[in-house]
Amino acid sequence: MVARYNPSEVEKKWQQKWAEDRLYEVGEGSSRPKWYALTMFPYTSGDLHIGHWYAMAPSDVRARFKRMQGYNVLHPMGFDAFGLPAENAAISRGIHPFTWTMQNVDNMRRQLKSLGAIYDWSREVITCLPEYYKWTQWFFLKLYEAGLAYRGKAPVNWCPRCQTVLANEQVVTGGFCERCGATVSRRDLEQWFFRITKYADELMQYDGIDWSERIQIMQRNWVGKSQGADISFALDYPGVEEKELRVFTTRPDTTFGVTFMVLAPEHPLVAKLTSPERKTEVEDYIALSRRESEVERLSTEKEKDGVFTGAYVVNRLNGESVPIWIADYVLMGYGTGAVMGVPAHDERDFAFAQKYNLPIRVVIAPPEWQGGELEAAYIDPGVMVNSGQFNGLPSQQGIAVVSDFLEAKGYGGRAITYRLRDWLISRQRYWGAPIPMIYCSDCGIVPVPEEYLPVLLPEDAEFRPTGESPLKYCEPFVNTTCPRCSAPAKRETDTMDTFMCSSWYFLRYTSPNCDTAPFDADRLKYWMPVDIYTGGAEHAVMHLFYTRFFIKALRDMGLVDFGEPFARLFNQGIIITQRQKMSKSRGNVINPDEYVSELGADVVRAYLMFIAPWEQGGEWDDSGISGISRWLKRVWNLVLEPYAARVIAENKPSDDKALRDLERITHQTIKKVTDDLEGFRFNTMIAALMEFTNYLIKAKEIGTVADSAWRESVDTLLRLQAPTTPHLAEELWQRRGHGYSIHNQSWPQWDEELAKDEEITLVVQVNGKLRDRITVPVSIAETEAKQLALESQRVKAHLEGKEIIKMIYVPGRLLNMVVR
RNA sequence: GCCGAAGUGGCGGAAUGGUAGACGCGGCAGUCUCAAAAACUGUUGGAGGGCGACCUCCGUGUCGGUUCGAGUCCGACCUUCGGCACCA
Repeated sequence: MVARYNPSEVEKKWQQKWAEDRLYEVGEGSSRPKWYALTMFPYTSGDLHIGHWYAMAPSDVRARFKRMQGYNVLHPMGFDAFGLPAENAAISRGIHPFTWTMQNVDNMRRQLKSLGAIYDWSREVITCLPEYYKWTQWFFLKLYEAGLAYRGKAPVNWCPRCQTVLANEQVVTGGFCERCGATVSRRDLEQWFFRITKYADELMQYDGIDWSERIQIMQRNWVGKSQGADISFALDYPGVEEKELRVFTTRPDTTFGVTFMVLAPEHPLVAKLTSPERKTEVEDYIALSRRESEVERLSTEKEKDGVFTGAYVVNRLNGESVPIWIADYVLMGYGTGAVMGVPAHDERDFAFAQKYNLPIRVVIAPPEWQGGELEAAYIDPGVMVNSGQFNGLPSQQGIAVVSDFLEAKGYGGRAITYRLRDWLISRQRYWGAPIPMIYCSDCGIVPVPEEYLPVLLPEDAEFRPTGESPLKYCEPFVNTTCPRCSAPAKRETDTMDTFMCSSWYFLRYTSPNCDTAPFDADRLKYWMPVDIYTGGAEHAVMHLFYTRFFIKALRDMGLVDFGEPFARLFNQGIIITQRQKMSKSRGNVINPDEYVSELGADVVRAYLMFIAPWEQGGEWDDSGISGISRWLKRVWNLVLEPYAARVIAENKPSDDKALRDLERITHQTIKKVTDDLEGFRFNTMIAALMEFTNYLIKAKEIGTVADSAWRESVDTLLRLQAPTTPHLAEELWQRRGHGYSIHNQSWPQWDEELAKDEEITLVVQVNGKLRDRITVPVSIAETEAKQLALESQRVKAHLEGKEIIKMIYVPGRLLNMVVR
């Protein structure tokens, strides 16, 4: 009997040895081709849960596989360390965000080390450290210089009782402040933006990168490009400078159907146009919509309401005067913040017109239309009617014709509008990278000169229980001198959105200690772009979208020579518990630590991969984990209990046959495991390894293959298993007397000839129903196969009294007889 | 409402248009044990039939279609999950 498999002993031993030997540290001087395998770095929330492991274990397995295949693999790890929860911890527990975050980093690093991954810890990146955020700030300055960063007004969630800005997640359902319960309103604040909209079209292109269609669609929807026209309506009010009101529409063909105009409540013309007798009503409405939370206002369930301003515009196409209303279903941030109301051909306008008794004029005739009133808006194509010179034109053609007409007359013309808005990066928070800008009463906005970076976060900022941004009241931080004129000046107190930090962290991994630049250009050139990026699909738009923009901006500044950071993207599914996402607030978090100490990291790694296809994810249920544990114990015993080939008795199957079978299964397994790893099919890869193990156990019992062949197959099993269960494989490799380390071994190759089946099961069907299976040589000829099938008793029973009208023969597969 | 993905045993899941249920969990029976656990062996989709080796029928969300043959392809629908959601 061999000693029992003790995972924690084995794992501790090898993790120590690998670390001492710096086995997984990588450099750029290798003759092997490079492979950059990146996993989304975790946010420093406290501990890693099983969901993190679900993201990390399979990607480590695949990185290890690439390493054994001969690549120089960079598979780094770090921490996304700025963000609101650290600040909340500071407020609620009186612990400094830095302390809280770094404690979490220590704990999470310990957990990550217990996973046994090939992370090169010498390249660790932590975004909240000055040596990192110095360069985040530096990038901000570069974007500012390039004209891609600007200041503008944007609404924030404002709690009137706490007198502070709230993040979206601090506003609870119904629009109340999470902390004090007061109704949250919106307030405009000057904030910093990145001009991501400049890249809107390019961000919809995915040429040369391998990203799932699903993510591409999500990102394209996010950009929300729509084609249509801008139309100018004539305004003529004494004392009002503007002589036109411009709207964007995708349906210029319906312009003759305009019976009213709607402005967003925030539209700058509202105040100017509102007639004195309507003033109170209009102001009340604006106040009301300001108070409403974003969620309420944008709810499609809400009935459309609005108020008349008392003003009118003229539709230049037909000279009609139509009333101007305001309504909160019109959004200031999209198009021009004004909409032409065509109730006959737009569902929202229809509802609005019905409510306020506004005329509904049909200008696109539905099929079979007799000139009667509509029951609902008709939004499909039709023939233009009531449209002057355009009558009789099909509406789809009308879109182009009317656009051209508008253009010719100077009333507007073709236009494209995007749903995408510029990226608002200002956060009224402490725990983020300070925006390196200074406000001088004489010079205006002045960037902090590069040599003064980083703008350090003051350590002694006071965290008031109100939750107000501590930087604003930190005098030593705020008060500075103007870099240009040396007069007293004030610092920007907003910090940057953490998506800014995560937009470039993978560049830093290539040269984490570079202190003269965000990265070393040569080392960056060696590693980038990332060959495979894996992570949760929840980042489909935000992170993955921002970072693409960021890299394109760097490319245009000449800082990098590629426009896409990630050559290939693969999203794994999520692990849920109790039918819900794992989260601390729900209290359904599964910590891997107990499973690791009880069963071993190798077991947890393999189990996570085994439960479902990786891209699917699923419910965490540990009832099946014993299957993996048993498998690894079987491998342990299989490898360590000595093998002895038996002398073959006369009547036993020949030694030769057993050997060929073993060879075939071995090579088939190599092929299957390799293909599955390439295709991220970890669950079937493990099934194949289990089948191989079970086969070897049987072969050992029978004992008819020569020692050398058996040993070779066992060694193959260990190498195939090395990425999945790195500790166990290393231990067994050593115990079999091989050199250290199995992880420096090359990946097994299969021989197509040896993997070929010699015999197959030929399926015989009658009218598509399975009637018999016959074992035949692969090379069997068609006539011979038919002969055998017709001889089968089972088949004969179903041919009784029938006439064979057709035979379908699929070599190596089946024979189907069609009878009547 | 729109976009996307998925529906297969008691459970997780497997299956280039060609043997449905690989692999594993659980169950059942057995070996070992004073006993239990662990481990190992066998068995395990449902219904019916045969003393038996076995045989027959049904079966991949529902209803149709294409095909010699459909879990897989096409159409309609139902359900679940994910994303977006008054974007003019």
